[in-house]
Amino acid sequence: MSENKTNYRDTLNLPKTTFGMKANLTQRQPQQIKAWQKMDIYGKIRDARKDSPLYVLHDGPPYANGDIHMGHVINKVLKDIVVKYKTMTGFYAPYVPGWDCHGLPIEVKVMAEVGEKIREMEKPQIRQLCKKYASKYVKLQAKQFQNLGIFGDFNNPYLTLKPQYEAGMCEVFAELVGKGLVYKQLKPIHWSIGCQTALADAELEYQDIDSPSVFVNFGVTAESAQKLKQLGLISQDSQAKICFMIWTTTPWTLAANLAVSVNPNLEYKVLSYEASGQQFCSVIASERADAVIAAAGLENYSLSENFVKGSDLIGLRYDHPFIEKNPTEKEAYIVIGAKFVTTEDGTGLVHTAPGHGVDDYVAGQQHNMAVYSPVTDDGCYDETAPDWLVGKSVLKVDDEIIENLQNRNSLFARSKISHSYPHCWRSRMPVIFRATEQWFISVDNPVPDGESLRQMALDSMDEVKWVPAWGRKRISGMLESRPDWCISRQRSWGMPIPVFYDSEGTTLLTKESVLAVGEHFRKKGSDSWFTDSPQEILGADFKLPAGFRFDDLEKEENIFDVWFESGCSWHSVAEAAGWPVPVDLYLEGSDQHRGWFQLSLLPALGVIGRAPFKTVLTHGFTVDEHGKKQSKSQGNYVNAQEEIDKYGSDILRLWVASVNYQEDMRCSDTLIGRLQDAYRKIRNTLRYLLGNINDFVPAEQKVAYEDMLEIDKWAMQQFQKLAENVHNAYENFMFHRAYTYIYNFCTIEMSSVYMDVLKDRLYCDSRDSLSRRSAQTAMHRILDGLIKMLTPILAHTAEEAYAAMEYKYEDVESVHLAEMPKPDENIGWRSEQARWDKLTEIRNEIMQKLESLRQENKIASNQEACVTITTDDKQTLELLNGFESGQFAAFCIVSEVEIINASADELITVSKCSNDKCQRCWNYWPSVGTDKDSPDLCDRCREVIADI
RNA sequence: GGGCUCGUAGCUCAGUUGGCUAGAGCGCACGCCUGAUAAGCGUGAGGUCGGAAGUUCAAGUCUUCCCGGGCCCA
Repeated sequence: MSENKTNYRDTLNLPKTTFGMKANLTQRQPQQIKAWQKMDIYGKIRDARKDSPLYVLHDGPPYANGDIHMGHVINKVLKDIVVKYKTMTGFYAPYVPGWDCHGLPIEVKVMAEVGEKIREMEKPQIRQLCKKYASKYVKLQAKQFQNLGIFGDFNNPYLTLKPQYEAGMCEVFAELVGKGLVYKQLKPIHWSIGCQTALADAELEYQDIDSPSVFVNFGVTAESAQKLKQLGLISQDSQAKICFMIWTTTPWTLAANLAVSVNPNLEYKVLSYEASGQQFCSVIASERADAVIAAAGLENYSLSENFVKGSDLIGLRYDHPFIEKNPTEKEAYIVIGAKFVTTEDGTGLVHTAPGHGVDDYVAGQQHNMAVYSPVTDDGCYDETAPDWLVGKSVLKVDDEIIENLQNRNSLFARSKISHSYPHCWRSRMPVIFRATEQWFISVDNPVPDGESLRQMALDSMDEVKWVPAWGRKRISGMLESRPDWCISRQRSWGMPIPVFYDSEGTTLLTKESVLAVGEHFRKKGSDSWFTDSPQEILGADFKLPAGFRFDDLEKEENIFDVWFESGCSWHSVAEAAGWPVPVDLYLEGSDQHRGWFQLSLLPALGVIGRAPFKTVLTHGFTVDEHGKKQSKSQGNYVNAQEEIDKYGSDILRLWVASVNYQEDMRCSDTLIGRLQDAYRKIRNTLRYLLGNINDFVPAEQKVAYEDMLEIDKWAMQQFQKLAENVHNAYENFMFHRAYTYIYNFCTIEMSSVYMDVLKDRLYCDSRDSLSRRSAQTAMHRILDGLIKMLTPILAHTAEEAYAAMEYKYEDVESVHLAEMPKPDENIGWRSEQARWDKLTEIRNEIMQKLESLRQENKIASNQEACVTITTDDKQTLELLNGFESGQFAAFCIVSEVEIINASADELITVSKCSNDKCQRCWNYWPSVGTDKDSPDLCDRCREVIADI
């Protein structure tokens, strides 16, 4: 034959679109973002939804420091998906991003940059530098977040350093003061020597270190020794040195020892042995005897048969191993009873230093002992310590103390122990427990006419929806055991605690005084604390309580824990914006059960008596491809900025949406890169749909559902099913299910079935035929829906595709202003599902048989094949005959399907068609060759060409 | 050491109150198409459901223990 194939090619309706196959995300997205900024997309959305019901996702403030990392990407993209989805379902969903601007990490960085000069600088100067530093990173991160396609009020974010924010904090604090929840006390807290400040729990990092493990003999006083003899533990004529043996891993705290704690219910015995030529009788818990003996490798020893209860030991006295005189004005060097003493380790007698441990502190308080802590801010012993220790750093003195004990023959045994120990998150130095005067918020004092914060918090758990549900258990456990909140820090960069003292040291702290300070801060910012006088700060009209004078007031030097600052955002941001609190959603990493969730909950309960959130959603953390923690030093760290630059943010967004964020998320360059395949499939699906509706004007040409071809109805039904599934997934924050549904729909229903099946009809039928318009109607509907379902996830690509769609259902400037498709009740897919399942089964069987024909080189493409289905099954016949003429063959993409009503062993047979091939549509139809004028065409194609 | 949590094919996910030979998509292998073309289609191979015991007629699903992760804490 001499036909030129391209002649016929030109007669086909081939797809055509401006939507490119290649995404070029890294080039296209910056332009898209610019366009959004130019049109003020966030403002447009806000205006469009002004009168809609409110849905508030309140942003937890990231710390204004450094580039964004994968944790930010996950958190911000998840938030953005929620906001974009809620917007598209008809809510006014504002998103005001915030930053945590105060605090130690910034101050430490600034100090490092400034160097030694910092010593000569005044606080306002240092604070100025810190502010500059924070502002720099707010700007940087804001840009990086927007590069992810995130919409929000980035021109007016909330910053914890803004005067309005600070004033809001004062309002919260004032209320807590008014309710009697704030107090100051000398208490042991975590103290960072490197940063010279108290640290909150959330500011600690645990690392494994080696510590000395020492067993020390405390010599019993003569009088108490006599009592031990009377108790029958030691023979009356014993000449041995009688001791209480304790165990510790912090020898430096021995200098602050004031007591030995025993458990009143435990049994204690006496271990007799010889060391350095001296006889010893050491009291230890019976259960610990084996371990103690092993610790020193004792061979010659004896353990008393008799025992006493711990309660028998209470009140006995001992001499401190290296301190002659009790440095406190209260009771010391005495055995006390304490329930916390266990037999898990040590000797069953616990060295107790009330100034250096929480348990110790509590025990000391119960026995009216001093809170003795002979350590200064820089971690060195003060004047009250023994001469040979004064001025020495407690972190370096363990060996010297051990040596001293050794020389006095008080050391029973020593070794090393490896354990995890808290470290300062900034200076990386081990933290010490040290008693200092600190401000606290009580979690156990009841508020007037109410319960304690702890009780209120536990009661509030049921009022909140936790996603996933176990979040409730997690935070409840933490609330049950948490101590009072230490809110003071001894640093410069933060919000001053608004307290005054007179020269007698009397504290001025009332609800009114705090509110007055707040009003001053609202006007002049908290920097004014360091420059203005108490009278200026409190205001000329402020009525001082009796006994105070303005000219006799000093300002508190401590600042707030930054967690208190961010913990006030529900008031400083949400209430200030007029949003009802509780807001709809808090969404953060699961570490925030201890952090922001809890530390927002407590102040809110204190002030408004309820939780600040209705729903709390948490996500997990990224781990490497083997499920291990990611760290820069391990080399398994994923640099978020590099990934964005390499793949484009829609790929990152797709990655976030594709994984189950409730668990650990495996993350690596390879894993993210793999999402490109999925992206391409989705993109090509959109492209194919776009290309095939380019000549379709829905207003004029759309076909009613009832009039559609069966296969198009199937597509419409499958789309309804998808819309329902995706709707449910989004509503339940199960984005990875939404992704899977959409992706599988693109892959299976669209690409491998529908779009393949449709080619003949779309390309070869006449342009304006019902069959073609029917397909286009379905495709247009599906395309519109797919784009919108994808919009919260593929924010850029969806916009691009929507722009490429010439005729739209609504007149909006951006797909982000459009509405999510609602499931159409008229298209019932459920009742049709079984029927199509059966048909798909038959289709699959045909595909398998065709594959064997292909293996035998009998056919190449499916269009070369004819199928015969022989059956006398009524139901099957009905199914197969339910199609329009030739449409079941089209469904299988073969040229002919013959249905024979007869019983047969083999239902389906396939063979190469004996008909000739139509050179236009490539089908092997009987009509090919029947017309003399165009022998190379089938009837359909001949008619179509005739009309062109 | 404690609290919470996770462990189903190479990857990402499904597996209703325990009930048919454990599913999907991707990836991979092989093949086809060349009128979605740096695309598209088909077929196929991949899992002792982290391991072990137990309850049960029946366990990926329930219980206990163990192993290995993660977050938070001591």
